[in-house]
Amino acid sequence: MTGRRDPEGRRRAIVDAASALIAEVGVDNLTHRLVAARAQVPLGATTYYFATLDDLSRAALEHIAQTTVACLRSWAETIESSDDIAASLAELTTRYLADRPSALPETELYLAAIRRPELRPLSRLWFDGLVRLLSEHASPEAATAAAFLIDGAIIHSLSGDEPLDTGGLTAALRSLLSI
Amino acid sequence: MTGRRDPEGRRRAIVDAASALIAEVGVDNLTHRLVAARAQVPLGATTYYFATLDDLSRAALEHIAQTTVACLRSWAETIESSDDIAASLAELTTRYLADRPSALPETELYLAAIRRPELRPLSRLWFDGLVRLLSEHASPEAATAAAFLIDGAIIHSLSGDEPLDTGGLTAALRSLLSI
Amino acid sequence: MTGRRDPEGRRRAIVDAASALIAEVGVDNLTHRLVAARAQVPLGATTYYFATLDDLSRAALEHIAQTTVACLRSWAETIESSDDIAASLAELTTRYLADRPSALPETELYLAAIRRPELRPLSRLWFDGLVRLLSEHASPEAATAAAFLIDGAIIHSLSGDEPLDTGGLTAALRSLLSI
Amino acid sequence: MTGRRDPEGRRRAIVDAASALIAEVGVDNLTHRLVAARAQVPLGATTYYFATLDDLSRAALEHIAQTTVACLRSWAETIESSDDIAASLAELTTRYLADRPSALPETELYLAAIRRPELRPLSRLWFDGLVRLLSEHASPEAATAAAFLIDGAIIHSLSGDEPLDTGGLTAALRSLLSI
DNA sequence: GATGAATGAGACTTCATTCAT
DNA sequence: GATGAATGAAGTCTCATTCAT
Repeated sequence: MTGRRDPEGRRRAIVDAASALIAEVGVDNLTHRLVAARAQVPLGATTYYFATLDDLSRAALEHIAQTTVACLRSWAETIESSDDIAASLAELTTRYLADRPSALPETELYLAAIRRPELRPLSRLWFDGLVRLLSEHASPEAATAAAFLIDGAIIHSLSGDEPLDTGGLTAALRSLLSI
Repeated sequence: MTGRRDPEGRRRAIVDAASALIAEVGVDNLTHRLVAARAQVPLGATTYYFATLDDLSRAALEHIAQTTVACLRSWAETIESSDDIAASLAELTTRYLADRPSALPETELYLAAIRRPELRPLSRLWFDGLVRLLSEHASPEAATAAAFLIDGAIIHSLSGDEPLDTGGLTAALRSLLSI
Repeated sequence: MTGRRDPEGRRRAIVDAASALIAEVGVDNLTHRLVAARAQVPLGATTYYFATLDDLSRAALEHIAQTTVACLRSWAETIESSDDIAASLAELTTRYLADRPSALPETELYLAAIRRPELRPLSRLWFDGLVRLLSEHASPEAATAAAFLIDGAIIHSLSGDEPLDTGGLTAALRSLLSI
Repeated sequence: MTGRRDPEGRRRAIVDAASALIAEVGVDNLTHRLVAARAQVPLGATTYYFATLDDLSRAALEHIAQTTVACLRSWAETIESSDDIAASLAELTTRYLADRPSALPETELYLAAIRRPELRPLSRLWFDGLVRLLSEHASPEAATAAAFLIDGAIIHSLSGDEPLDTGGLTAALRSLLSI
């Protein structure tokens, strides 16, 4: 796809492919071959741009974290212009979960961080950002608790089949944020 | 020379080893070799008792789920005899997290269920049990929300370095349970 | 099937199962497990009655050879009472091929004998018997040639999809037998 | 250290080794290890060039089939310039059998085709070619019958110990070809 | 006598990584 | 700079065979 002479483009194509694959097969099942095939680059390219599979997966997880940060910015905007924060958050969470393929990578990052401490700063971007965002409208304890609640709901929804109960989530958030 | 004739014991040893390893290396990095070494049985024994690595990991995850159910029972007892449910729950959660090696497997089960739907019934045992337990002292919506909160806190605590803020958690739970 | 206390019956069940399996999977793909499952006997029984897989396959091939000899006797009767030997032979050959599962084992024996010289006496039973049978109605050379022809036709028919041309075979046999 | 950079040569070496081994141990007993050792390439090379053992054996059988076709061409030439076709054929058959290692693979192909239908087109190359060749000097029925005779003789000679009776074969072919 | 348990060898295959080109 | 070739380690699994019971 990206012609032979476009190092930056190739790098990006590889990282994109790896990110998508992490959602599909899990970070532990990523392989050079899988990435090369998905990115439509020769096998050698994956090791040329990333010395190690570990490097490659880290780059992909960084990419995922950046997406997450972008997502947070969009949440911030929505909340800023909302007069019912709890309802807005519940709605944003529900919408976030509607697109499984885009919600999964972030969860993979969480899990990867459990066993790879070097990834923690990355995995904290989402949580800390969320807490900071909420802190502008509630006490620190309330913000942290609300973030726990949202993340718990997200992970459950991903590993279960039932959709989220937006109403219930709204009520819970409203209760928490007023601590 | 021939390992003790004790099929049931061997099976159990293998499952125990696999469960512990799942916590350490993750369910996707479980290998026959790893299990055999940990359980101190010959490599062939792992495939003799479990036709497939998949079978083995499933058995280990079932074992983990059972442990979880036992844990729930103990939580139920504590709560029954408590006059401050929120504080008790926060305390139980904190204590649960104090022993990482025992807390991790359950999280692995959650994550595994995200990509292996056949594991969902197993992974729901904890969450559904927790909700049922809480439902005896709060509305269904409140119980679900509290369970989300607790699970979010657990996963965060496992993937981060900071200890849980038991006081904050207590306040949040108290707020939620009264919805 | 054969109760616990019937050694002869078990032996026979094992040999029967092995013979059938040889036709299905080939002599080189026979395994104890396959035989045990087919014969519905415990795994240990297969090694109890036959010290070695080699022994087992030999016993099965002997069984096949005996079946072959029985078949020859039936051919002899038919030919004895026939006034058109060539036509009878062609007809017998065609009928023989109609039941693939029963025709295949003999071919397996042939092939096995190519690389296991100790099986040759067994594999010759058919050919030599056929030649002897034909020798009563033709010169030795003619009998041998006719046997070659019949065997060539059989193997071809088994490895191809087309049915045998009985008329053509009759004509060829008539021509050969009159040498 | 790294084996010569000669992909085409390596591929050929692997296929050659596999073909020879098929004659020696049978197509069902072909293993990567055996091939690698014979071809003097590392084990990994066999799977690098052929994704699957099945692919490898198929390639080897194709190679064998090509050899067969080449052999047929040489037979055609000999027969073209002969004034006694039956004698020439018998002579060619006898000479063909003189070199067991070169005659065996073709027989393996026949047998393999019995249980692997996808190989039939390959296994028919010899028989159909032989029939076509003979058809130029005899009726179709005669050609087919003669091909049966020759194949029957070949297989017998390979699985037995006695040499072929060239004289008898000549007489039989002469008789058949004049149908 | 009979059998389930047990195991080590070895089969196929995947793959990260290295390197000649 | 870029890549196909190459390989050895390791993974999953099968199985003949042995043996305690």
